[in-house]
Amino acid sequence: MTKASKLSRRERQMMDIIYRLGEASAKEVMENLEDPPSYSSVRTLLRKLLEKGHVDHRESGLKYVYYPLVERKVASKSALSNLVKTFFSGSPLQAVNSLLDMDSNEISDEELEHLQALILEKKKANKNRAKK
Amino acid sequence: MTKASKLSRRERQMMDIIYRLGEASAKEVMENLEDPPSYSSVRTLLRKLLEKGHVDHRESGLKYVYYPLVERKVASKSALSNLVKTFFSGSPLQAVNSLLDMDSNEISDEELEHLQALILEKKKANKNRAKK
DNA sequence: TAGTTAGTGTTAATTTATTAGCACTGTGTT
DNA sequence: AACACAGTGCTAATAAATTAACACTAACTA
Repeated sequence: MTKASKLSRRERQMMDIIYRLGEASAKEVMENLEDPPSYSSVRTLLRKLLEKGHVDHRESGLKYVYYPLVERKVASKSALSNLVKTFFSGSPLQAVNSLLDMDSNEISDEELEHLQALILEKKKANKNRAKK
Repeated sequence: MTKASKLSRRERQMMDIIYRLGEASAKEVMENLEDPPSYSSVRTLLRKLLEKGHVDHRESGLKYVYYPLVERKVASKSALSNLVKTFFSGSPLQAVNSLLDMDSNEISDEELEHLQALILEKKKANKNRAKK
């Protein structure tokens, strides 16, 4: 069971915001929440996330700034892996297909070439595996 | 605000299972839950998902089988889009990079070639956009 | 036919999540 | 110094989620 899967609805929303921003103060979290509750409530939940070990905080001037304890890269892999299992029968490639198809997705030539390079690497890796 | 984002923890877990399996009976949902509660509890939650309009059910012999009302394809796009926003600064390409890097990811040559074709299409689309 | 199995509907208790109130502290400003 | 401002800690009330109990039904089986 992944750490993220234990989060409640609000906690999840708040963690998403913190991941999106990298780090965030109570105020920033509140401003980014949909149907935000009171400032006081936001702080209470942040404290809970702190206690549960999902975030840590540091002082920044007079206020606290919260940041995730599981780094973005690790959390994103875990989230992706879960999504692939749930919606793409465990096939990352199907997920890639879907991503490339996304509406908002105007990928530049440069990016596409970078992607092609990546695929060539993968192919090379496959050949090496075949040899041994 | 997306429909999925309103789900509680258990509801989310159960929806994930139903999406993964395509459709599922109360028993199947229960068997796939981590730390499953009683059968009775699972049924109560399924009824709630029904009332909220997340799933519908049909009779299959003597029992009910539940299936999602938002189809997998649509739900997956929405989940992907959200994940891209949260963890990849809104760049689907970064997400693709991460997917191709996934450990468990032994993509066959065939699949890689399919992907290359897809990229060529995208490039062509870019050229057309440049022309006009 | 009587008992067992595998479902169902409804309802209620308990636990957890969510919200917010209140009193306090340090800083800057007039 | 007196005030406002922006934050804090702690605590309590409320709402929602989670769990499970109980009584019932249809089908199968000994």
